[in-house]
Amino acid sequence: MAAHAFPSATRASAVQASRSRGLLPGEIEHIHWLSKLEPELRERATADLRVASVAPGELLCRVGRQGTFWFGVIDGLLKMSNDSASMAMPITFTGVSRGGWFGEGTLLKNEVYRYNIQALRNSVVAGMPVATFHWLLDRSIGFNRFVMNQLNERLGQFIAAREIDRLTHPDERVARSLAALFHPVLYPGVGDMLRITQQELGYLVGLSRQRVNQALTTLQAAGVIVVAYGGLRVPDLEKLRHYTA
DNA sequence: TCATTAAATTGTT
DNA sequence: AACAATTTAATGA
Repeated sequence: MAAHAFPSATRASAVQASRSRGLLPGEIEHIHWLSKLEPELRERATADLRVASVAPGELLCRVGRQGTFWFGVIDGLLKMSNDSASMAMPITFTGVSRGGWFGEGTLLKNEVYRYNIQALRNSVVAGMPVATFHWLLDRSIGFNRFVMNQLNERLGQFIAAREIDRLTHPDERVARSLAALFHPVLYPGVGDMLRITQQELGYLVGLSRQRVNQALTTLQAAGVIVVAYGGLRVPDLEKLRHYTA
C-alpha cells in the first residue's frame, strides 16, 4: 500500500512561471463559465487566463502556500489530497477532471491552500490570478452565481467523499468515486466517456491496480459501467451512484 | 493509406 | 510484483 510512488517531480506552480501561455481559441469553449460572463468582462477574463502543461506527479497547489490562482482543468486528470507533510494517513479528497475548477474557497477567504493538487497524468491546466478572480466577483452576477453553485456542489461531493471513506467494499468505493468523477456540474467536460486508466483510478481510490481491475469487471457485469481501453462509460449515473455489492 | 514497431494499458497469476 | 496479451500511437514507405 505504501507503493504509491510517483515519478515524483515537485517543481513549483507551473502556471505562473514562464512555462505558461495564453488561451488558445479552441480552449475558450471548454471553459463553461466564460459564457456566463457579461461580454465586456469576458474580455479581461480571457486575457488574464494562463495555461500550462503539468507532468504526472507535479504539484499545482501545496498545503500552506498562499492561494494565488483559481485553477481549471482543460484536459487531463488531477488528484486533490491532503497527503505527505501532515501527520495523518494520506487521504484523497477527490479527482479533478476535465472542466473542473477549484481553489475558489481558498481565494474567497484569502487563505492558504488546504490541500495538495497533483497531476495524475500529463494535463493542461488554466489559472486565473486571484486579482482577476476578485475583480470578477465584484462585477459579474453570472460569475457569482457560478462560484456559488460550484461551492455548493463541491460541498455535496465532500460529504459523499466521507461516506466513501467509510465503505469497506472495494467495488463500492470504486463505484462511488467514479460517480463523483462523472459529476455533470463539477466536471462538464467529461462527457459520456471518461478517460482514466485503471492505474490512475487506483491512485485515486487508494487501491491496487489489480483490485481496481477486478472491481471494474464486477461493475461492468452489474451493468453500471462499460469498460473500454483507457477509459470507461457510464450509461446510468444514478445506478452507479447507488451501486451496492 | 498501409505495414511495422514502440509504448501504453489491460488481464491474469 | 511479474508477465503475457491486447490496444493505441508513432513512424515511414
